Amino acid sequence: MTAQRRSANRSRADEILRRLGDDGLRLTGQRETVVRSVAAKAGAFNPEGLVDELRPGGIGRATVYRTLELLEKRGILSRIHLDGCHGYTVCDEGHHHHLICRTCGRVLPVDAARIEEAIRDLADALNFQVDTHTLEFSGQCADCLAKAPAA
Amino acid sequence: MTAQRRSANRSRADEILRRLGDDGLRLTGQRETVVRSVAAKAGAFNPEGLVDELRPGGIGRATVYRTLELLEKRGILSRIHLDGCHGYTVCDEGHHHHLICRTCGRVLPVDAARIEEAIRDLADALNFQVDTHTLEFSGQCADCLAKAPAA
DNA sequence: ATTCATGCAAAGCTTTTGCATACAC
DNA sequence: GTGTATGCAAAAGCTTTGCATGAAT
Repeated sequence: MTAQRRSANRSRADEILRRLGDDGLRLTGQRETVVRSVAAKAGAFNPEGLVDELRPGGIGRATVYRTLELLEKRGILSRIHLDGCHGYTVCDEGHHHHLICRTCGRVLPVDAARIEEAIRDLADALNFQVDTHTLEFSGQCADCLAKAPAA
Repeated sequence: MTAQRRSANRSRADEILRRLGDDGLRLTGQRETVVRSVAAKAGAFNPEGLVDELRPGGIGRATVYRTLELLEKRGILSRIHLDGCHGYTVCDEGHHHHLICRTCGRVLPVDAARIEEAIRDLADALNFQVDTHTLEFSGQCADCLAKAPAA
């Protein structure tokens, strides 16, 4: 990870923490640890993996799950379908969609303005009030394709 | 459901069953029931719901799960992320997406040719090989909007 | 007759919940 | 000091598995 990237994660974590504080939540050490760990993740992760990662730090399973739930409710995390089990991914700087690589697990954010537009038109035509939508792609990223072209 | 649609489901089920037979699997009554039920589904469904649906018919939980697994391995079903829990959806030529009404639960299929096209272009531009994608909408259908405009 | 498929029940996982304790405010 | 957050452990869901029985070939 580059220094630039690391500092972006730090400020992202800080902003999330600030937002939780604004909502009247207590800024505990555990919450800060969970938020920093999540903010540093490049791609998708699953809750149980995070539990394992944070258990040595003395953070309990319930706290991890409860914090993830808090973050999801605020739109900071989004719950995704991940190779047979649930996962989360960070959802920042605006709405976007995810390309999930089934080989390396990397999640690439996609700005799909054209798709959004098509979705709006479609909903208008059908007289359906769309509150939320999810769009996920699963496949292989360029790196994994290069490494295992036969797969 | 229209007569045309119903017959399309029947032939889809028949084709799936034929394919299972070709693979040397036994065509049991239970498998046929599961396949017909799945083929008739307009949208996504979760395994436990299917278990409930088929339990009165005397089909056990394990059989339902095992059959879904068989179908997924053959690419007939795809496992998706569904509102906090896992689900399946039929993956056939007539690929489409779903508008899910949060009030009445109705699932409207959507032919999203324009969206598909945008997705292909996007994946090409990113050099990402998209194997599958899911697109789901949640909101309210015209009927429910009319009934409860305040909601 | 053989072999595969089924149902039941138990086991394995993941996720949520209840409750006493500890900490942020 | 008050009330929220935590950790533990138990409970609740969902999914898979082992095994004896039953059915398809």
